[in-house]
This record gives sequence, structure tokens and C-alpha cells, in this order.
Amino acid sequence: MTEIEKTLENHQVRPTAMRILIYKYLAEKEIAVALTDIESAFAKAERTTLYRTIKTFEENGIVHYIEDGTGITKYALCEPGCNCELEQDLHLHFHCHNCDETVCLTEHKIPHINLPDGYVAEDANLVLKGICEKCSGR
Amino acid sequence: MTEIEKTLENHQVRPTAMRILIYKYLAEKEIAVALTDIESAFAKAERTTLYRTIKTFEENGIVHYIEDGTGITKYALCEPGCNCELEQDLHLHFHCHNCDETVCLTEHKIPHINLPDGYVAEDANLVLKGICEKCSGR
DNA sequence: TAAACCGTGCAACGGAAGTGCAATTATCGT
DNA sequence: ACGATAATTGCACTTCCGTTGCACGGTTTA
Repeated sequence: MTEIEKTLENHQVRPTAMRILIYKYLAEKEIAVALTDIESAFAKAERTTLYRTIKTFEENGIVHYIEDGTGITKYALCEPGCNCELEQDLHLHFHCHNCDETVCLTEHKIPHINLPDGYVAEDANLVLKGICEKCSGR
Repeated sequence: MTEIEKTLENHQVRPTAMRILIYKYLAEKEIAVALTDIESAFAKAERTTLYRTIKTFEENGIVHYIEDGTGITKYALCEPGCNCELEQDLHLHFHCHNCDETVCLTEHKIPHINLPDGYVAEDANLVLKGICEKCSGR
């Protein structure tokens, strides 16, 4: 049994061929991917299957989804031990408007914000936008 | 000439009847509104007209759009003197998952973040999610 | 082994965003 | 005041993405 299969089982996800392939794809990509990206990578597979696979991954804490402001939901593998539900675990994301890629900046957490009375924050989403490392030419 | 008409002209937008109505609607609402909200408020008007009106408003700095993570673009009037293009002018937004309303917290600015080398941030979007003042019962 | 369950494929739906074009309305120069 | 011109609006249609229902097939479990 491979590492990937173990990982999937650890998250109560049965390691089918499709799921292993998609997991591998996500692991190789260093950026957040949209459903359409996975579709073009796996042109032979059904759109629905990919959709439900990523949905299963999400529900079982294998990936987290990212709203980068493009209106298209993207996904990225959770870090080992990441707990996306807790506010202090929330990292920020960077969206490059040149290459349209979104990356997780896992080491950068969202700073705590003091809200007005009556507001209770349970979640947060911070997306910085601009030019990424690759496109800025360093 | 009313205040609203003056405001529109200040932003190089011709004050048509439709636009004045929509501006008034936005001004009365204290929360960010989606296109569909405007549609239901102005059921008699054409969807496209509303769409293009809000687009015009946006291009001329009358409203700014908000990505609150629901996948639906929302809009809110800019504060007088607000300059949404400058990073230091970016305020944050709060989305309540109970009433599904999004409010601008204009007095709360997005804190500055130090990015890794090569990344150039030009814009930012921060949405806090939870229970709003109205729904938390204070 | 039969039954239950889960994953996958196929088809179709629905909402939201966007476009092209014709018709109407407002603006401007003369 | 009038026609030319440009901006605004209405209508029809398209596209894209996310989502669901249903049926088939393989796998697991009693």
C-alpha cells in the first residue's frame, strides 16, 4: 500500500484508482487548482466524477477550497496536520493577476482583527492580489 | 439638481432616472447587495440594464465590489473620498452565515502583510465570516 | 452468494455573468 | 429648433460553472 493510499484511508476515503490519480495530481501541483484544471488534466474522466472526488476530499479534510476572487473555486491539499476549521490555522492566499495562479502561503497566518461589539468571527479569508514571484522576475 | 445627481456627475456618470433610483437603493441599504437583490427590487427593469448600471458605477468609482465567498458578487457604495485602488484604503468585510448579509467595516483596514521576496501585492481582500451584530442578539 | 453499498458515467438542470444588436433617448453643434 | 451623434436601455441568446438524479457496475459485507 502506497503513501497516498494510506493518506486517503486515514481520512476515511477509499483509495480508488481515480482518487489516487487526482491526489497525485494535486500533490504535484504547487498551486491551487480549479475543477476545470483537473478536467483538462483528466480529459478521459467524467466531469462529475472529478467534481465529486474533490468534494469528498474536501469533506474529509484532504483539501481545502480557496476563494481567490476570480469567482472560480479552487482547491489545494491541506498541509499535514492542518485544521482548516480553526481560525488560527487560516493561512492566506496570493492570487497573481498575471498568470492567474493562486498559491497558499501556509506560513503566513491571518492576523487577528478586533471586531465591533456583537460580531462573532468564526472564519476568515484573506487573499492578496498582485504579481507573484514567478511573474515579477524576482 | 439633487445631491445624487451631483454625485453621479462628479464621477462622470450621466444621471439617468434608472441610475438615480439604483443609487438611492444602494444608499438606503446599509449592506452590500447582489445583482439579484437589485433585480428583485426593480422587477420592472431589465436585468441587463441593472447589470450595466452597476458596472458603470464600478468603473467610475461609485461602488466597489465585494467577494464575500458566497460566489456571488456584491456591491456597496464607496465612502466619500474612498479610493479603492490604494491598498491602505482597503477595508474589510463581514459576512454573516446566518442572515447571509455582508457589511462593510469601513473603519477596519486590512493590516499590512510582509510577503516573501518576489511577491508584489497590489490589492487585498479580507472577509471575516461568522455571526453579525443583528443575528448574535448583541 | 445475495444483498447492500459505493463509485462512476451520462444527461440534464439552474443560476449568474456576459455579449450583440436593435430601438430609444439624451446631448451637442450649428 | 433641428439633425447628427453618442449614450442608454431592452430583448434574446450564449457560456460557464456548479450541482443533482438516475442507472450501471464493481466491491464489500453479512
